Amino acid sequence: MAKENKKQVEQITDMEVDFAQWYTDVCKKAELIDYSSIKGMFIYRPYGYAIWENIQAELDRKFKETGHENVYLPMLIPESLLQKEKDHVEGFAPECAWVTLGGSEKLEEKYCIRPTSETLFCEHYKNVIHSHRDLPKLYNQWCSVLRWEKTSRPFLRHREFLWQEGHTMHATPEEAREETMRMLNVYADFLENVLAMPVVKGRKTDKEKFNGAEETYTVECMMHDHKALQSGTSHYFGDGFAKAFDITFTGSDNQLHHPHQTSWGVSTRMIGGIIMTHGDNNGLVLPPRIAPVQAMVIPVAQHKEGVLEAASALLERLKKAGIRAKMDSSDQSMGWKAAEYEMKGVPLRVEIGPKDMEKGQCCICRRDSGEKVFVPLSELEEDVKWLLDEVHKGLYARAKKNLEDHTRVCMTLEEVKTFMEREGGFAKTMWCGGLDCELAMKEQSGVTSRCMPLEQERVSDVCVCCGKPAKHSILWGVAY
RNA sequence: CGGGGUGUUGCGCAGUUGGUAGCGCGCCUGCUUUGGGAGCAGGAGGCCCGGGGUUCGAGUCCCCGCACUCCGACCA
Repeated sequence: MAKENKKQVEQITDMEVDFAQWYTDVCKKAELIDYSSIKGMFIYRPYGYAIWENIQAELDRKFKETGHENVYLPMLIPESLLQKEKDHVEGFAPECAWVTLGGSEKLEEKYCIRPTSETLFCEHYKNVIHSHRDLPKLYNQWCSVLRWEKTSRPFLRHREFLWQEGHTMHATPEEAREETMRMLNVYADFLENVLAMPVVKGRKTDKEKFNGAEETYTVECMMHDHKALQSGTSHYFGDGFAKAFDITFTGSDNQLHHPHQTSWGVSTRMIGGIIMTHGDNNGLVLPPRIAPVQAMVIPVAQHKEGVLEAASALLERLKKAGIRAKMDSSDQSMGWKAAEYEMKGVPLRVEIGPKDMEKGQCCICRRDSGEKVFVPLSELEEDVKWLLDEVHKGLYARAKKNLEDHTRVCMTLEEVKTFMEREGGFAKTMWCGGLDCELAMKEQSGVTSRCMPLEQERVSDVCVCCGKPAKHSILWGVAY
């Protein structure tokens, strides 16, 4: 048997050699994605799309548990509608794509292909919200959106990408704020407990917040290369959009009020996060809870009598136990199959051959550690379930260690600079709250503010940049 | 949008002073194999990114585009 840490997959560039190339190699070799003829628009291949489907299924269930309903709104936004909220249109105008023709006729008014749907939801909410009895409205939409990005990378930045956008309306600011935090926590819980990605929850600075929002909250994750990936956002809008769109309701006090609004979203970008959080030099490593195939059964020496039947029996037992299992009985060699499913990140490989059959056992290999264990056939289902949980825990622990090892308290700008140059990661400092200091940090050490963590930790009394009294603890980093 | 790199068969590449294309992998057929990317034999597959030029003749030289990719800038 091969040594555990040996590199098995030669087609993938080592991440230490070239991280960006490694990432692209994994996307292509694991058959997640293909390039299309349109720059920045990608084809989600079956294996990549299946990951998204599993993410959708889990999240959709959580959204419904928290009282949300799915809707679907048009993909085109009239220019006049988009322009109703000033900050919002300023933020999105540079990356809008427009429809100007209907058939062969020029349209009276051009239509923007939705970059996000706040304006459409507002137009609709104006029609359906009249009384405090109509509130709250808790809507979610699964769809794709379009942003004309200048550069693109698989999963991380597409011109068209898949996402969900929640849009809710509430009678009071308190209720809306509560919703904003509820959904941030849904995302954090999902990332940690399903995707095995540890997060830092926090609030964005004014500079980094969503155009038109009063407050933007984020879950930030750290990738293998110590860069940050914003993996989900939740916005509190106050009544800004409601005023701009003239949405009112009559309260129980018989007075007219503007409702208070939230929106929140995650996208296929999370798949990029999975790749860069868990992947290794042999390819993709999938967290078991969203892996399209959790266990791949491989018959060894399958030409020998009874092997195929024994493997099929294992497959059936695993499926019956609710495990997403498949079998590869193609005539590829054992080595080829092992390498293939490592590259594709399948959490467990279940092998059975003549020797195992004699002993009444099978061999299970973990993708995360390469560790092989022999388990008695009688304990198959419970051991596989246990191992899937162990893989999840192992991945989480490893990612958590990466996050902690590369988060550094810094007292001076010099320290931040040195830290970013030497290893990179999250620099934890105090901050006065001023835009000038935020810009200076970017200018001098290349970092942007990632978030002001919800768990504030007073590491000093003065701002890391200007030395004036500090208002917040804050994380800085280089972001995707 | 700036700077670099790359466009030749499904993928990865070679192609000299210009002479009408080759290798490896993969694919197909057959036989032999099978506990970590198997071996032998045979076979199929190309508008050399596009458009102009120079030339008797362009994958190759010259101009102009386009795409991908990396690094910046930009990016709720």
